Amino acid sequence: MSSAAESVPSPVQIQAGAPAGHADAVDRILAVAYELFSHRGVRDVGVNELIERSGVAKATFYRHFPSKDSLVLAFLEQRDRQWTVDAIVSEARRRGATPTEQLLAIFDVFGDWFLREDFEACSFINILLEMGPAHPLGQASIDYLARIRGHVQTLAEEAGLARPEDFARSWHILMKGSIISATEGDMQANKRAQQMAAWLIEHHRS
Amino acid sequence: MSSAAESVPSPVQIQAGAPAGHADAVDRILAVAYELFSHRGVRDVGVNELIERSGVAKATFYRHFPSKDSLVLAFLEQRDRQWTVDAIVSEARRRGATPTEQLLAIFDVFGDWFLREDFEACSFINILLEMGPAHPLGQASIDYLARIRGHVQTLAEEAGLARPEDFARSWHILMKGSIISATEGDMQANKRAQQMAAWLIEHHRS
DNA sequence: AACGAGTAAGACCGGTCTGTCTCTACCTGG
DNA sequence: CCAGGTAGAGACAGACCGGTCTTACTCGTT
Repeated sequence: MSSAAESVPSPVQIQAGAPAGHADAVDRILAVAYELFSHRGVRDVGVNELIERSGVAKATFYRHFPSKDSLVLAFLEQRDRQWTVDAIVSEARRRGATPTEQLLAIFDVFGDWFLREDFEACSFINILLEMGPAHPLGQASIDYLARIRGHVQTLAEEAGLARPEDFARSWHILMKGSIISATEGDMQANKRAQQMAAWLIEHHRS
Repeated sequence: MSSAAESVPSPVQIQAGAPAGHADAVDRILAVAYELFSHRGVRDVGVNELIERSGVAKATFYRHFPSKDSLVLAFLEQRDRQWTVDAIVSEARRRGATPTEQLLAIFDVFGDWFLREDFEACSFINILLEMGPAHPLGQASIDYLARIRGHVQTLAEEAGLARPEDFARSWHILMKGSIISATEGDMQANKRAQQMAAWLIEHHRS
């Protein structure tokens, strides 16, 4: 999955090597893709809409991305950076003083997230269920979900909890379940999950 | 949602009123739809494939179902009957002696389900995420998910647990989260959820 | 025997999908 | 000044989508 993402030039490389005349086409495509894919899903957004909204020629699009799927891979990588890392993990770390508090703060961040009017569930789960676990994009989503679990496991290790991998897998069940419940309209789903998460922490002490 | 399902004649009505010469077209369509929709999702299966696989003329299809979406609604109703009620709830009730045991047995049934090679997650969740909560099919999925929660709530009441609706909502988070984890490949997801479910029961006693 | 309801088969319609290709304009480095 | 790479605009291909409609056939009923 990371190999496929490597075939897409990063924005930094583009900005360094491209002529400075006008804004980079790749950056505009990625920005529009992030906006549309994260809010409406991958299957609902076609290439024609992407190129129209980003003011890019179709040939330009396909020069930088050999297929729509490769753009989706780039989007998933961007989503991991901007959403998983910056919006969730970093924010939770900022809100909590201790690793245990930081873990529980994840569900406080979820609470704010659930209340957003443009809340649209987790792109990794969406794409995994939409494409299936056998599809390359489903596999990539599984990889990025594993990265989320890795962040939880790290926090569990910092908190000195027992069996941090098992802990992270159980914790992740609560995260994903609460996201689905929020999609159904339960705005207290984060609180319910947080309560069960506290019990989980309790049972992983010592 | 149920009003739309009512526009679809039930198999019983068809078998009673149709000529006895050949198998009913509606039944064949519904059987094929159940097979394809539950395994590959709604968007991935077109009307042409449905009519080809069920040996039905296109006009016949559209005489019985005014649109593809109405067939999906009929599929969701069938899924609630065959999967939610017959495969999960009834089986869990059969496996447990007390309401508490029956609740926990849900995750044993999930364990067997996760191991099936044609395991394909929960159609209600899939369609909800695929179409979004605003789409009629997403709304119908939300309704059927609420029915699942209702079964859990009934069991909680039979077990004499406190605040059965809150209990059912938390329990449902565990169910849905474990399904997503199983889709990712974690075959122990049911056991992890069952452990947390036991703690949830403990905290709802008294 | 004639009729009408239901059926299979499939052509057809307008639209959308991903992806390829052409054409022209621009900007830059040599 | 000019060649080459990049850009926008958009026609086009081939497949597929949901949905409509025509045609021919097979029934049970009258």
